This record gives sequence, structure tokens and C-alpha cells, in this order.
Amino acid sequence: MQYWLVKTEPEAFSWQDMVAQKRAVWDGVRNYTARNNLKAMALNDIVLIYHSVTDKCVVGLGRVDALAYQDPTTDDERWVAVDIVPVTELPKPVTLAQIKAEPALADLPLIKQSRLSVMPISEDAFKLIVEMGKG
DNA sequence: GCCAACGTTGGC
DNA sequence: GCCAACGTTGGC
Repeated sequence: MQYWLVKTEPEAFSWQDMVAQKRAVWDGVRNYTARNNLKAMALNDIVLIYHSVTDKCVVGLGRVDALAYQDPTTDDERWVAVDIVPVTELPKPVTLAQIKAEPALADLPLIKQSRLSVMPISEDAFKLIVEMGKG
């Protein structure tokens, strides 16, 4: 069991869209590091969903529902997609500012490598973010 | 295989 | 809307 954090621009595809569709096809990743992380996902791994740009907060929690497969948005065999289903919404979104202010989260790739869109996170970091998101 | 140019992401 | 960071592309 592994924990992940994925980013999405809410203008393009939001947590709310994902809930409405009851599923998200996580495609369009065009970065090797992020792609490798997608490939490393296992069924039922837990994924934190982060809204970048306008929101800048972790909004919900999903679950990997399909292992990496050919990205349907391209014929290029280098790129893959996974399916993620929504599990729970955080009662209180955890903002980037909160994450930055938390010393235990200081070395999250989210902060250190701000352009990476799919990243692994430790169980401790995961639990802490969920705790911070409780109502 | 190196490196400069370019494009994109994402925070501010 | 700007700009810094950084990944990717393409010329050599």
C-alpha cells in the first residue's frame, strides 16, 4: 500500500468533476517522472487530490481503480493513464500555505519540486494531511 | 552526448 | 499577468 498526491487544475478537471463522474481517467501526463509514478501505482493505493493554481489546496482522497494503461489521449506508447475513484472529501481543504508551514511536510515534492504532478508521499505525511483536513 | 533555446507549469 | 524553475527538444 502506497500513498500518492496528484495535482489537477480545477479549471480543467476538479474534484467536483471527479465526484460527479464517480471516476477520473488520470490522463494527459507528459512528464517522465510523473509517468513513472503512475506506472508504480497499485490497485487501491490512496491518492490525495490537490487543486493547483486557483485553489492551491488538497481537497479530497481517491483510490486507484485501474493500473496504468495506454493514455487514451495519445497514440504515443510512452504515456499512460490510471483510473482514480473518489473516496472522501476533506472536511477542510488543506492549503499549500498550511503545508508549507508544517515542518514535517517541508520536504514534500509538492513544495520542493513544484512542477511535478504525480508524486509519492510517505504514510506519515499522508496521515498528517488527513488530520489537518479534519473538520 | 552536450547544451542552448524554448515551452509549460504553477506560485505569487 | 509576471516570472522563476525546470523539463523537453533539437542543433551541433
